[in-house]
Amino acid sequence: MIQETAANTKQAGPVRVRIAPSPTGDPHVGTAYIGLLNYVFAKQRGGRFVLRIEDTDRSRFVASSEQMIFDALHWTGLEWDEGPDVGGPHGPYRQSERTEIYREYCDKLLESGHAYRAFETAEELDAERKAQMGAKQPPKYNGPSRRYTQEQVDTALAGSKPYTIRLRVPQGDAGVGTASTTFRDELRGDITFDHFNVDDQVLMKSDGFPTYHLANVVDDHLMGITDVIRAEEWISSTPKHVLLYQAFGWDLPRFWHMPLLRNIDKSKISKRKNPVSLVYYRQAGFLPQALLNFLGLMGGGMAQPTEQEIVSKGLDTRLIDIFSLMEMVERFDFKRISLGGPVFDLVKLKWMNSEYLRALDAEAFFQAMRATVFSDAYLRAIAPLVQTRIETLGQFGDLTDFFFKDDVMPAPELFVPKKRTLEETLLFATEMLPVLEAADWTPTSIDAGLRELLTAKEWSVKEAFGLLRVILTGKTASPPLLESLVVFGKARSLNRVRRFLEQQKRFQASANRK
RNA sequence: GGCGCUAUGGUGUAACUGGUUAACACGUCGCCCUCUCAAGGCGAAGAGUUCGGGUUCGAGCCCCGAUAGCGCUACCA
Repeated sequence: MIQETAANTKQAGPVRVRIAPSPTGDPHVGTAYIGLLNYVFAKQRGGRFVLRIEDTDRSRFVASSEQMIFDALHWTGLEWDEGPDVGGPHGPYRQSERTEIYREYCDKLLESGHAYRAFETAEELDAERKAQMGAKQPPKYNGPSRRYTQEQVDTALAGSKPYTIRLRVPQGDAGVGTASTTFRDELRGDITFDHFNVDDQVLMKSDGFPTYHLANVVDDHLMGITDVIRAEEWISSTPKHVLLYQAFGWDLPRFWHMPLLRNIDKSKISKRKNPVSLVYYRQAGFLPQALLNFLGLMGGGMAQPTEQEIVSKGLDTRLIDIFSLMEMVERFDFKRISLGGPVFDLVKLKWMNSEYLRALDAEAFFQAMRATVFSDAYLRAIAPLVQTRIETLGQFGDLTDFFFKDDVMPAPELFVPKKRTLEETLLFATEMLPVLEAADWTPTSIDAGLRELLTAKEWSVKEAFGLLRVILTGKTASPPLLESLVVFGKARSLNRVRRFLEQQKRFQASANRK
């Protein structure tokens, strides 16, 4: 029986931890959550906190995303010691700049037989996967390439067939249950996966870029990461990572898998059901300290004072949940983290933010407003939209109120076009959402997407733009819609549309009940 | 479907190595304060700890088994 145990990790020197966001869109609140935990972990132990950009997926790459991640993370106050923008001794910290390194390590795996070239096409793999699922088998790679002789490989190579490189997961000779990998999760204890359920993961894609699994293991090792603190969704792929460490003959880091932030319905937090963009929280006027404080509450970790302490020290129970980043570094206990997925409760976050807002002195509060809702940049962007539309400066607010509101709640008589029903209109609004999501948030891009949709659905330009105008502004007349959307920001605009849809769904539900 | 993880009021968490009527915060409701609304003060409702067995004088904490939720199941991360 091949029992791959992964219990011994050699640890010397200060801890090193990292977060590794992907530049595939807006910076995510989950990144801030995991970032916070990593930061606190490092600070508690006098270690280093590293930021690494995992931009190995060319198809999902969004050019503007990386800078947004830097900005948003800097905004939170979670400063990193090493990263693409601040440098460090283990760079480069951008995976797209490390492709030769992965190539080199991948070759080693090829030589040692821990990996092999796979020449199957995406279509072939797809067909096989479907067949396996139909037969109620775990979908796994099982192509002929795994058993190719050197000769066959050479022939395929000579024919310059595109290929991927896959991890050769050792299968026990005696079948199911005879090969497995066990690793230790610091919060859960040992977790075992039978190799029957571990796929021959693609390590190197046919475009020459590594997958997360390879890049992450190679980088974590090369960057001296001692503790991998990441989200729970990675547990299932950890055996592959362990197998890689072992194939390279490297010591394992410790693994700490954190519970996943959840929507109200307990599913993994997602933009469809919750604002998840850090840009949104910033623009909507949440204070970073409040956000971090709230995130620090998720999953426990902060020891609550006992009843006796409350009484003896005369603590105000109302302030029990309020603590600073520094206090977290002092008191946060990773072993206390509770493993049930915490619901990201916007209501409590707002309460907490209000506590922080009230605690500001008058000047600081004023400055906070200036920095967000009334920043020069924001006003400067809005000004040209209204200059030709007002007679006195005093009318500014009449035209631009929606730029400064958290929510607008238009009535159906405003947003339903004359020749459409409420149902049709809501359906169209629903279909607008993915179109807006896909836009790169310039007037041209939004315009193109919208026009494509309205043409397909046989809506007039007037109807479609009118609808979106009312959803965004709450009014039938407004400054130019596309420019307004751009100025208001993608995160907030999308949130407004989503909230509109939710509101209407609720109205309909309650109307149906009557 | 398979594998894995998880399980305390609506939500986030407490409950020391098993020991009283399961605590705190958010939210909800009521009252007070008040020109309004917040804030603040006071109070209330809301869980018998997913369910079923077992061990024990005693189980939210230990054991077994179910169930449910979630995650993964990509040439995404």
